[in-house]
Amino acid sequence: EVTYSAVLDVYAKVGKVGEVMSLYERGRASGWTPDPIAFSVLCKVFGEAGDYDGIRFVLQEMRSLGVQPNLVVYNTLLEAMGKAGKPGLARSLFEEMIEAGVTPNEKTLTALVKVYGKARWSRDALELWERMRSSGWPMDFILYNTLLSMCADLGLEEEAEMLFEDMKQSEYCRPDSFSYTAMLNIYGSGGKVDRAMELVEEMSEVGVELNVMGCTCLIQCLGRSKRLDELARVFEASIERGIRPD
RNA sequence: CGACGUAGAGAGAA
Repeated sequence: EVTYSAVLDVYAKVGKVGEVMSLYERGRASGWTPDPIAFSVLCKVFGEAGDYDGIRFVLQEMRSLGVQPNLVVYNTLLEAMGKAGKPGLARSLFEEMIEAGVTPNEKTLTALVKVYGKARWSRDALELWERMRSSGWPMDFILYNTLLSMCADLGLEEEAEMLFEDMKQSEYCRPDSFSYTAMLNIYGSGGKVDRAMELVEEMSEVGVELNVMGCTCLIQCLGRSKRLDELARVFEASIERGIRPD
């Protein structure tokens, strides 16, 4: 029982989708009842392959075997829905999870935000953010960064600023280079050069390193505004600091 | 004894 799930995971890590399925079928045929770990592994494999039919198979199997998904199974299911681009199904699965009395963790919420972001469902993502706060669900820097990055993709500047401020005030996390890159991206595509430059200043004050990605956003922002002199200075300074252009 | 989460830019082609 333990061994089946463990071996399934080994196949999964090597990316052998066919092997995973045939081992699963063989186990089933010999009377093995899969545990939640086995299902989470199946979800991971189908999710990575973007195989939506596979996901439906997993849901079907769990239902017919009467296996209740646990937190990790829900997390892997939600991630798989993201890769398959099924935000509506992800949303109803999430509601089902809450009804079942399973409390989401940071990974659950990150997965769901990512699904919404990919589908450009920013309204759902931001409502979820409100709900996390009022329900006292756990939030960490990765979750905030995922929200920020969605705002950057969709050009939601005001929302991003609220999230960013909230993140600074949180006792559980502080903005890191991912967070600043998302903000630089937002100001970059919105042409807010001065806000972007202020952020760079702030980064050195709080000791967050500007990396290649943040630097790229900044350079693009300066280029867009035709501030080529500053652009050149930023570029030179970045090289000095050890950033390798890619 | 085994399972899960975050970022930039990108010629040509579509």
